[in-house]
Amino acid sequence: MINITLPDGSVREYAKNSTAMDVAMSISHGLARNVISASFNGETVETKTPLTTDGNLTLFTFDQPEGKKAFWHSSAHVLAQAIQKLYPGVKLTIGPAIENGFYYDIDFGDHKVSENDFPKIEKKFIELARGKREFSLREVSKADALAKYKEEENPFKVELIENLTDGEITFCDHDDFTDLCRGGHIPNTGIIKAVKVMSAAGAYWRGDEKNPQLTRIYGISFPKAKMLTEYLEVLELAKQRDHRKLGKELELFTFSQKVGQGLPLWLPKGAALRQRLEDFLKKALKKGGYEMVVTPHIGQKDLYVTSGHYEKYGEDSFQPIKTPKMDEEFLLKPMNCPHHCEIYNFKPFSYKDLPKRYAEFGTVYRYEQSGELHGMTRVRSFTQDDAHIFCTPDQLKDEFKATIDLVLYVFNSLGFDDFTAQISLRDPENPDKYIGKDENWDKAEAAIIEAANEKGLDTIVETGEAAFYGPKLDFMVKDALGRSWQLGTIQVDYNLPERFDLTYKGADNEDHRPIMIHRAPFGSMERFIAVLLEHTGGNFPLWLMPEQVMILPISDKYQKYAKKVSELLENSEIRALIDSRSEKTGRKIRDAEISKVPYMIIVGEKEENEGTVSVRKHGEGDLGSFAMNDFIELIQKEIDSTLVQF
RNA sequence: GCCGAUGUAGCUCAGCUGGCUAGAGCAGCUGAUUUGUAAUCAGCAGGUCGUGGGUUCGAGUCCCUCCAUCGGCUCCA
Repeated sequence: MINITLPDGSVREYAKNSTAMDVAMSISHGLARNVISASFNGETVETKTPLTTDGNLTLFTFDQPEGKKAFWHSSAHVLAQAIQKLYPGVKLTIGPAIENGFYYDIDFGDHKVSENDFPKIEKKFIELARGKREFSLREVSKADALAKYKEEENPFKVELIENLTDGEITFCDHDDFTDLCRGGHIPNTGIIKAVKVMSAAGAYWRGDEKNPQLTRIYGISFPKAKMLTEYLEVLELAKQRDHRKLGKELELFTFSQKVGQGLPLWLPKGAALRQRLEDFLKKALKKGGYEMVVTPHIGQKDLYVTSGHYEKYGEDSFQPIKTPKMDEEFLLKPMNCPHHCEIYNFKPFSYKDLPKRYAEFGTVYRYEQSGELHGMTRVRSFTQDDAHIFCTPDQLKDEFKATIDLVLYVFNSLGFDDFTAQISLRDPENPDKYIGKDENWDKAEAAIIEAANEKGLDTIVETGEAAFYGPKLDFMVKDALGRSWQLGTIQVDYNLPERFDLTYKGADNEDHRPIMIHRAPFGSMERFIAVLLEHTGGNFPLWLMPEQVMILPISDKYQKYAKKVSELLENSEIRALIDSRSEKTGRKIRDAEISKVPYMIIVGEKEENEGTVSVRKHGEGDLGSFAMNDFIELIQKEIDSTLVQF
């Protein structure tokens, strides 16, 4: 007999070689019907893997991430089987579960896969799933595994197997299909009731663009057809929050083919909104001891040779600007740090002067690959809310922690509570991607990890995501479709101070090297506003809204009163417009609702006589009649409650 | 940059397998209407169908080039 401990702490006794499914069955039939995956002592097991020792067992249904993973991973097997039947001779590579569904990377040979193939694949998939075939894992020797795929002339699987250890290789069989696989499947294919092939895209073998390009088929599947319908509806709804759509509708920004791709044009309302965000941050910067600086949009090529940026990115940047003077070259600035280093170099500092905190809303230009451009989240010209802090080693930790506070303040103020703090470290496998001494990197990485821990930040660590001059603490936020974007970033840099020969005089009267912190709480104005748009669906906090109040006179007779109301609001710095069209009130309300104006004020005979306003809130409806002062107070209270002081 | 898709009026879209002067709704303009909590009515105007080539008696429709956009890959100082 073995003792199985369940997540609630209860211990039950089972016969040796009982399975997770047996355990589920003993608890309830309902559970047994829904269990699709399990983990035993922290390891993923199949529901029919015999358990031979005491241990902790957790059962998963589709409602849990682990269950979904098994479900989608298993679906990838069926997808591959379907594709292999429809397109004989294709070469399979890998097919993992992802956050929403799964994909399979396949070499289709000469066949070009397009959307036209999807219905056929889905039909075959469902037909195969209905066979209710069991998934079963079996161990194979490395020699046998290699033999199978050599016979199939599949170099990809051969490469995968060659990197595996003999004795640890398993195949998964279901129906007539076999695939190299580590395990973690649902009991049988019949559980998969609905599937949708979402898209096909090129993907490089092993993620390296030097390798052949495969076709990646993305799919998603569910245990109930209704769940698929609901998922697709949610996707449709998410598209309504797309910042590119909202940016156009709310007249915030646009692009022009004539100006050039990836070069955003801020429209008046967008520019004003952006200005408000800048002012908001400037207040916090002032309190945080920052000083604003201004630097040019170009710099001599040599500036970037010094910083190391030219060597790293020169080839892939906007190319140098020539002047009438031969051999004189300028670059559009791709970042502000070198300029700020030279500002630091303006005069000698002592340790008593530090830290120096130079801030600038600096517009930079980066030649992003054309396929990379994406609305406002990835552009070729953008404005960083940049600052560089030059400090002594003693000050580093406190300065770093203060910048974390600043980023959190910005995020809290704008309602980004669902973010990931990511510590981005260098990739030990590729040391030539980075500049600077190992000891400096070690110090910088340790400083970030320590500061993040002391701040109690819940972090994830990503190796290989560091900047070439230093490690980063990045604040990642997801867009409407779940894609992750880096907004805030804080970086520790020992390298640029060295390259620019920055010094300060210590108490010992010797020259010392300051440490530099690069930081941007928004990241860039463009990306921040884009992600904020997707989060709020265009219903920004009241203080940010382009128009806060729309005044709707019932008829022309009340234009004068509307004007008076508008002036009163203006005196209290509330942004209001009058809809003076000769339209019915219902129409004006409809248009104001569509343009997302937070408050509507309706004025007619009653209001004029009483000196009041009738207030309607966007998305909520009629709030009733207000005295003017009470309405102004209502607005101001709402603004104060969302604009926390730093 | 790579793979796939898309590109018709300011916006959202229709235009079947190539066949008269390319359609609709919204927005715009003009006029009427003076209106009480999500669309008042009528009229008018608006497009070298992304660009440049080609096939054809004939191209929005078929083919090629380029440009841009979308979904991915790669990249992201």
